[in-house]
Amino acid sequence: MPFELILQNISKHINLTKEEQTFFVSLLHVKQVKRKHFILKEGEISKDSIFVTQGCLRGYTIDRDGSEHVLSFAPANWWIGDMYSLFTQQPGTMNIEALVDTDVLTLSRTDQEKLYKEVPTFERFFRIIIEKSLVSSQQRIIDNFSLTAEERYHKFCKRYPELIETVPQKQIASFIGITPEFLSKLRGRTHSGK
Amino acid sequence: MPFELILQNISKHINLTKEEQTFFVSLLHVKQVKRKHFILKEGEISKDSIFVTQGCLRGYTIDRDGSEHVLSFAPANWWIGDMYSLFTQQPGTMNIEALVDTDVLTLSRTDQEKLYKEVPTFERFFRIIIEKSLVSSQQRIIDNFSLTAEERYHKFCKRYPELIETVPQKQIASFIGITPEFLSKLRGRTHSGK
DNA sequence: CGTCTATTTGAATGTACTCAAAAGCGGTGG
DNA sequence: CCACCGCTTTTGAGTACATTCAAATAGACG
Repeated sequence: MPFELILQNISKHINLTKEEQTFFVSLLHVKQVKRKHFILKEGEISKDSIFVTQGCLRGYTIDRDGSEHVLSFAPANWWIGDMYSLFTQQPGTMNIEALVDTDVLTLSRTDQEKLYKEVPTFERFFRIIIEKSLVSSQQRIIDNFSLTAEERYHKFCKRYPELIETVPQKQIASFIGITPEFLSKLRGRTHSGK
Repeated sequence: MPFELILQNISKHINLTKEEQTFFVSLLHVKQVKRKHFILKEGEISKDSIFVTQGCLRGYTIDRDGSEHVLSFAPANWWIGDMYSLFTQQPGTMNIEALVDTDVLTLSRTDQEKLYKEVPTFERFFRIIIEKSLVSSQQRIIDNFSLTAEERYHKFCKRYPELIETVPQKQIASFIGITPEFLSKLRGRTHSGK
């Protein structure tokens, strides 16, 4: 079942009856995204909340100099989306791209509204998901202010060990807010002692 | 009426009947916080969501070097809280202090849960509030990566003009992630041309 | 197997920090 | 109401962390 993972993800926070589960699942769409293909590009209006069942996505923006800044990675069992665009229904700035061949479930904004009406407890579920997202987003701001590049890298390694294998160094550098060259130098230093 | 502002704040996102309004208001507590006094200190477990009706609060954390990092300002008509502690009911890292004599309304976690049960549409309200918070938090991460200190300062001035008068420069520096000395130098440069 | 992209390495540079000291400002008490 | 004290802001010199640019090497995908 491709829906086992997402139902499990949800059941951590709210309880659903069989009927509610069925209804929810009926709103989902299965999609496959090939490596290096995009599920959302900047300038588009985001229509879907995205849940990854297999593989890994990255969400990033491009600044005026053309540099990419990774806002989030989404391995299996994670949600991802352009919150701004999804919420305002204005063109967004996020690009969401597959790092490897990836399977996702999508829930359209309109279906999500339907879901809120039919099963109000989903309002709670997404509130909780977003609360967690906000907490880690705020922690990231604090970390960027108070930790050195090296410390941020170590923290990243500890927190997302599964990503170290999958994600190119370049993108980890971008996520923690440094250049790939500098990350390479950091690693050179640290690993020599090990 | 001290509750006019908060009801107006809420009515931007959800519609309440008179009865629901009355019930909601009955859960609120009025508090006054004198300048330089704290409404929350690090290590405490946060019990309340806080809404500012008058004055201004700042939320900040202290890192291992003893430096303060301002996570948010809350002028009138804003919500503030230690999201992590409020959500997990673990001791938090945030300090919330009044920059000037400030009036707030507090809503305890347990009353908030009550509210969700009695008036489920509040689940929606707080979801929306938190969504917006998340969007601006993510934008701040991107800005810290892609803008120079000077650009961040100008953006701050544009976005929060009302705070420029109230908030000491030192704290604005902290909010945008630079030292007060450096902000002073920036201002020296820019203003000379004006 | 070849090409394209990611990573490594090095030298020069820059943005922002640290430390120190002086000047300005505001609140509090006499 | 003024004077003083403490905190904020300014200014300067020296420093550091991280960047930029360039080139060489390694690695991965088609």
